[in-house]
Amino acid sequence: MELESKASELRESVRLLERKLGILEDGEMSCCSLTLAQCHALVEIGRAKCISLIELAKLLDLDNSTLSRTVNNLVNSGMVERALDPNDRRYVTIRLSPEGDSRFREIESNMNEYFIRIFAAIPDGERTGVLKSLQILLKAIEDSDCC
Amino acid sequence: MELESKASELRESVRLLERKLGILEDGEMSCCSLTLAQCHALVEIGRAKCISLIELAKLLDLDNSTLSRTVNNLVNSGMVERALDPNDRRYVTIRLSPEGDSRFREIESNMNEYFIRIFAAIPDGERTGVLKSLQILLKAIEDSDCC
DNA sequence: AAATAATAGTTGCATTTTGCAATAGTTTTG
DNA sequence: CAAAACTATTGCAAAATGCAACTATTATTT
Repeated sequence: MELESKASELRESVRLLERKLGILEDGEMSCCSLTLAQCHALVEIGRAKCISLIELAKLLDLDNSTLSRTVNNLVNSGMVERALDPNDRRYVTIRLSPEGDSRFREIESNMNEYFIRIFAAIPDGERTGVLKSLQILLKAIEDSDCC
Repeated sequence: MELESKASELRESVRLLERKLGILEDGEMSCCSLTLAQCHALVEIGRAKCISLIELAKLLDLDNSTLSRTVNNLVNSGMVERALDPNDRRYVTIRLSPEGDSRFREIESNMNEYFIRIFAAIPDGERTGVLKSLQILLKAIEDSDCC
């Protein structure tokens, strides 16, 4: 069937994309003396500015306990500050320290640079189409989300 | 600059895609009583039919020792068979057992089904464009590969 | 041909990552 | 006010991982 073979093609492309991006991610990581998990957490904290542990765990799809420890490591290395939320003292508010923020900016800048290079390598006439296609694909994944 | 903001958009889409696919992968895993690493190995072995440890390690980007153990576990659970390569007895030829092969087919079938659903959720007129865009993006990543 | 180097794979550590379950502290609900 | 719900942390235990040391085999060098 036509549909099946095209779907296979999609799967294979996505698979390759995943692999290439994984390699890219590892490469970017190695420079900054943080583990991958720490880096992911750092970036999410930086983006959120201020976030609770449980929210962060949802974002990263990790167990609370795992994340509690990761955050702990980031606190110990001076990247992150923890404080009790005065409104609801069950919550801990997590935010970047000045040093963590500068590390965050560094990572963001590296990643952006990387994607500028990738984007620039897309032929001029195709760029809009590629961006649009990714949106369409994302929506399709969402729509097909059943289990 | 236009380029930068479009590149950011690309980065964000790719990021979302990665996350969604990761969740998908975990979901598919949970059913089959294999760890993620075992499943990845199983699929690569199934695709290759017959492969040496070192080649498999390269494919999966893992250390030989890590993979040796993973393969060992797969052998112990009856999924994989190990044999000495008669031509060069340094090599071990790794292949799926009948049971491993049926597990492999099951996983492949699940994944294919998943991607058929995704593909079907792409509007009819956009499908070809999405596939083409992924090819273009993959090529752009390859071309921009410097470090 | 013997000695040396190179290769494939395994195993012994040590470290890191991870999740589940139990716990402590806080707030909300009945 | 008591019970339930919620957030976060910590105690396990299991799994994943890499480096280095080691064995076994083949290729290369002299």
